[in-house]
Amino acid sequence: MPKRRLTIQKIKILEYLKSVKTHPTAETIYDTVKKELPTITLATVYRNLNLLNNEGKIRRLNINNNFNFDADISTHQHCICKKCSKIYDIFQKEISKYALNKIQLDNFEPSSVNVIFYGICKKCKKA
Amino acid sequence: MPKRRLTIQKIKILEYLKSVKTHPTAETIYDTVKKELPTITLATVYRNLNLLNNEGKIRRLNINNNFNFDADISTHQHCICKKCSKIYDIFQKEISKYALNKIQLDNFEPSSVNVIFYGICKKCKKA
DNA sequence: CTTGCTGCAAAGGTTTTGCATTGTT
DNA sequence: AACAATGCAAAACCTTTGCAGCAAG
Repeated sequence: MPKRRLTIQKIKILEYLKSVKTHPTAETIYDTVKKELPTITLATVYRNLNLLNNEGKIRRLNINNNFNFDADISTHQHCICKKCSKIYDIFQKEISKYALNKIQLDNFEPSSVNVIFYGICKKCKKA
Repeated sequence: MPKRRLTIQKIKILEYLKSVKTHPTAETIYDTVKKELPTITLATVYRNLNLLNNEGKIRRLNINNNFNFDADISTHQHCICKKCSKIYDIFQKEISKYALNKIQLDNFEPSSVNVIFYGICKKCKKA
């Protein structure tokens, strides 16, 4: 593993990701960071997101057959609205904890768990 | 919603999917069904899988940034090996049940939950 | 000064779509 | 007969990669 360098591109990407509670795609991150760094490319955004993910500094979610990125790496769960596809965070450690404690298999050794709720959000329910 | 027709392609796809415990991709399903229906195309496979998924007859999983299909729509959870990427089923209703009971939000109404464990399988641990 | 990172362009892989034809109902 | 589904080809998408030049350490 080579020694990683800290570039302005990586800094701005992580800075943006930490500033939002949404779970933006690479494209959205690119569009935003581009305002400050007009020469940045989508490829660079992807490369940095993958590096950060491998280093465990961010999470790469796989929800709608494309990646969504999340700078919050604390234990939490996600809710996805079936109508608007928005992703909401919830913070109920017990749920993940329970799942990891309960599971008991001798052919698989779990290290983490992803819990994703599907349903309908308040906004869409009204409409 | 138009009235769906039962074609030999749809029948064979579902038949195959019900016969396996793996979670094949569209490509794998295509390769297999093609042996019985040599003229079938990947596009037809995708169209039928999406129809079946929308009708709730199969589940479309989103795991490695491509779709994996599962004809078992009963409540169960998945384990994914970080090394070999294989998907294993586990059947522990309590885990999903607990999660759905525990979650309490007024801005989101959950209807189902996906629980995915990441870890390492026995085979890969040995190696 | 070393070598990891960038921008650019091109490739790769998966899924969807338009259209004429076929086949279910 | 009506029209949903098929096969084919092309498009649409998303993500990765090769390479020469740039820049962080």
